[in-house]
Amino acid sequence: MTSILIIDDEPQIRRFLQIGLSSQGYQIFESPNGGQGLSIAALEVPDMIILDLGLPDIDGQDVLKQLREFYSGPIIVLSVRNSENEKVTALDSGANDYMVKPFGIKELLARIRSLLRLYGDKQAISPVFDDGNLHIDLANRRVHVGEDEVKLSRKEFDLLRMLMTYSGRIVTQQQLLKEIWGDSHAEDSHYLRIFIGKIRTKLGDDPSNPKYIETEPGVGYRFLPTV
Amino acid sequence: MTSILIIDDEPQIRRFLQIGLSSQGYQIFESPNGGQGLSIAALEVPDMIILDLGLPDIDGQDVLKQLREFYSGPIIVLSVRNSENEKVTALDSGANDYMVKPFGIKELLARIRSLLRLYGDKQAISPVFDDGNLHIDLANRRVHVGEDEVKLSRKEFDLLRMLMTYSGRIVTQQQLLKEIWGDSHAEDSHYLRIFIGKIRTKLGDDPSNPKYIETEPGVGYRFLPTV
DNA sequence: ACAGGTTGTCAAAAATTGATAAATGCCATT
DNA sequence: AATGGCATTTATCAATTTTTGACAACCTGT
Repeated sequence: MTSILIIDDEPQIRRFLQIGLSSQGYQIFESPNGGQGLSIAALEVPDMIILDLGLPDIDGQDVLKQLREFYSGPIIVLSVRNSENEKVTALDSGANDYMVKPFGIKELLARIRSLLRLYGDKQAISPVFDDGNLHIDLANRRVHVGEDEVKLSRKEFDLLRMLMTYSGRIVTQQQLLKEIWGDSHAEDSHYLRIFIGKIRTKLGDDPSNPKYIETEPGVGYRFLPTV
Repeated sequence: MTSILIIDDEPQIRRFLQIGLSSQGYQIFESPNGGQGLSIAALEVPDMIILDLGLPDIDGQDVLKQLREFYSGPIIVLSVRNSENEKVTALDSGANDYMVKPFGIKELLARIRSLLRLYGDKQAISPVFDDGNLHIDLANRRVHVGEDEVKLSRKEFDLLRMLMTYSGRIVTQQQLLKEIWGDSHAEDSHYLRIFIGKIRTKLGDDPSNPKYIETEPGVGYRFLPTV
């Protein structure tokens, strides 16, 4: 889920943004001042920050500069002042957009989408597993063993992906079955054995001495993280 | 040198921008209308485009959409109308910023710097594919195999373009169908096979041993980047 | 050692998906 | 109204995947 941090001292603005943004499915963090905002940004690493320049504790432009020392995501700056100098300073300090209050929520949402789109494919680093032998690229649906590409069918790949995303942890048979075959097949653990078997064969894995997929009898399976 | 294309019908605005921007060392291209603007964008591939929505020949929003079919750099939209709907439409059609006239040159320069910084090294994905045999020019809708021009129909070309813009990554059947045939045909994967087939024939590609378009069974298709 | 349950493997049947050809219908241009 | 190009529909065959069923191996507690 995409998360957005709002740093603004006015409770009514925070509330306005909270409602407008969370209704679009964004997860919201809030801070009424600069200090707390900086620590939330550092701790939670939101996907985007909306920063009001008029803050009670630290000057907004300073907050912006400090954010940019460690935060590389998009930042939208809000201000009541329609001052060209302030805009220039903010944009040159690393803000990606500057909006003058009051503004319409639709415009804000459109600018958020625009920035997320831009940053989105920039961080197109897809989750990849690689231990020197096995290479799995989840986003591109590619699996290699050594130099050779391994072709996995849709269900095989879905299964492997689910195990990989819970890497190191057990995924129960029911979870796997419900996710991949649907609720109606939640009991058909037979399917699992067959498909896990196919994947193991293709990856060159041995159930009794597993390198990648370990059976947890009576419970489920676990993808072993690289040691 | 960084180049910027200005598409605006008002001579005084063009002059205002010409002076303000070239004084900062940008190289300026100008067009007083949409049609010429599109061809300059295709020919010169500027580092940024500034587009006025009120154009005499083509509707500005249409120019924007057509630009986005082949141009991936930053686009700033100008308008005399401070309409929220227009802003939302423009931003969702791929504009990176929207400024209401009149505006200050300093603010514009700051926004230009901000966008160029953001796009930075990400330099526009080349709108041309060429591997020595196949040559695809997205901007001019031209495809050549060897010396011969290959004529693709509208849907064929749209399909190829979409695969090319996600080059190397998989594009799902649903994505392709929704984008090209519309939401109502999101299930008709049948269409896809036929059109992919046509394209493959025209490009001289073989599905079982693909040079250009690879099938990912059950999922979608992938345009193979030049190795 | 044995029963009962679970797990892994194999192979064939059934279902889905993909590629391609050909017929039909639509629409803009002339 | 005729034409030609394109999109859509229909049909068919091939390939792959998924499901099904049968069976051996294994663990666990008695």
